[in-house]
Amino acid sequence: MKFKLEKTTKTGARVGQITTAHGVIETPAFVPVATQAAFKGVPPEAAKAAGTQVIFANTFHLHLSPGEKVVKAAGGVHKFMNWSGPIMTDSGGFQVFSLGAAYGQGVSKVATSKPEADFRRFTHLLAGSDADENLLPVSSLGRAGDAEKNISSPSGSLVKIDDDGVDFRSPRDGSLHRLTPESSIAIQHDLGADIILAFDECTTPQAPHEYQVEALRRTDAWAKRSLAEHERLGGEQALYGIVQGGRFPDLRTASARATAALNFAGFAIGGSFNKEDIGAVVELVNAELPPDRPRHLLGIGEIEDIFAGVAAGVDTLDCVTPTRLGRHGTVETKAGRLNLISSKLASDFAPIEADCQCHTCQNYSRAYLSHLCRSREMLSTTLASIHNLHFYAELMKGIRQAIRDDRFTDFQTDFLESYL
RNA sequence: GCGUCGGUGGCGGAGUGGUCAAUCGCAACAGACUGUAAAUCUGUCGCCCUAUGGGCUACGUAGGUUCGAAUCCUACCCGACGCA
Repeated sequence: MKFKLEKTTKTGARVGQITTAHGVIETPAFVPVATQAAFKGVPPEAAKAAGTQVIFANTFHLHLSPGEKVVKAAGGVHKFMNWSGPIMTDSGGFQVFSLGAAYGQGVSKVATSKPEADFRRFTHLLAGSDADENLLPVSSLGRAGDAEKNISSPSGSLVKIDDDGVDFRSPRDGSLHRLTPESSIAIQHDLGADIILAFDECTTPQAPHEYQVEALRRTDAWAKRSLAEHERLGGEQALYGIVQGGRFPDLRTASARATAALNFAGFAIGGSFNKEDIGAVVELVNAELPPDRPRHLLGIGEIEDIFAGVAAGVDTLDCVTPTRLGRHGTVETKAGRLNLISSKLASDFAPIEADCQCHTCQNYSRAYLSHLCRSREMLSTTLASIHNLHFYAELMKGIRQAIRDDRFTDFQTDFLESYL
């Protein structure tokens, strides 16, 4: 992997190119998520036609099914899923949060209001807490929203963290699995993505300072072990280190410095944020990271947050938003989100956006899409997601051009004024 | 014509004397969704109000029994089925 930084604006936004064995990524780039080597509801060819440059798959999920050996035998994740462009894989670290966060009663990764520190909910995550009884059978799992169920559970966690790694229960069948920095890297080598991530611990927005310190100590140790295993295995893949630190500026800076000191090909910024200060946190972190290596912002993808990240010097961002929103009946437009399910659109025969060049807008009306959503036709998922993927790709294209033209801030202001 | 069963909120369909403005599902409406346990989840869903409470109108229609009825009785209207 090579990174060419073409330009950095005075305020910090950057434009450039990441060159991988599977093609060039024009940055800033949005990276749609295809967790199980599949966009939910969208063929890879359609995602590509919608302007997607690079995609994001998940180690934990592919390890569980079909298993990295199958993917390797298929010729790697690119061939397996028929995506010839660049691919990133997550390390599985996020599952520490997202599965463990069953206790979190639907807590979002991005806190939009001041979270009540309810540390009791996740004290069982601490190393040294009781072993197996912390891992519930899958039958007792709650979903985000099943708050009562989770609260009434003895512990409510699907994960157990210790200094060596993490025990998970598979959400598929309840079986027990373990990931360590070494196994995560080994799996990612078998999967064969162009850019892979160090194994980290992603904490929740509620995690207090003292717990973040503990988690950072592990993430730092795991970063070194991930790097060592990656170097031992060799190959062309690029390994990114991950900066954590939650919502605490001092810890963000400390994590950024510690990670920057290691020989990573690039960096990813993860963990939980307060929505209002995503930009500030990223700026703080990027001030510590070497400018000649790419920076990825993990899991951030609402429009205004993308702007905040890019403004603060991020080169790539991944998020499930375009596909999840599309799947749930919401499409992005320059005038804000549009809920397709509304029967108000029943006789609206215009496309989602008149000037949109995406496959959906070129061929289908709001009325038809609304009908598909209300009829729960699978096609609604596909068509809405395609539009959203295209919307994101176009947004990033506009951002890149604006940076080149020295009008990024104006572009951001104008875009958000119309969108929000 | 006789008989049987049945008529409940936009629809389907519970409930068969009080805790019923009425379970539940669908539809409708609103909201959520940020390294995907998510083709998902949450809320509202008779009308009105000085609204974690109060009032009004409601279970085919009209009467009746009862302290009290969607629930029991009578008549009528309508529907399905059976027998003629």
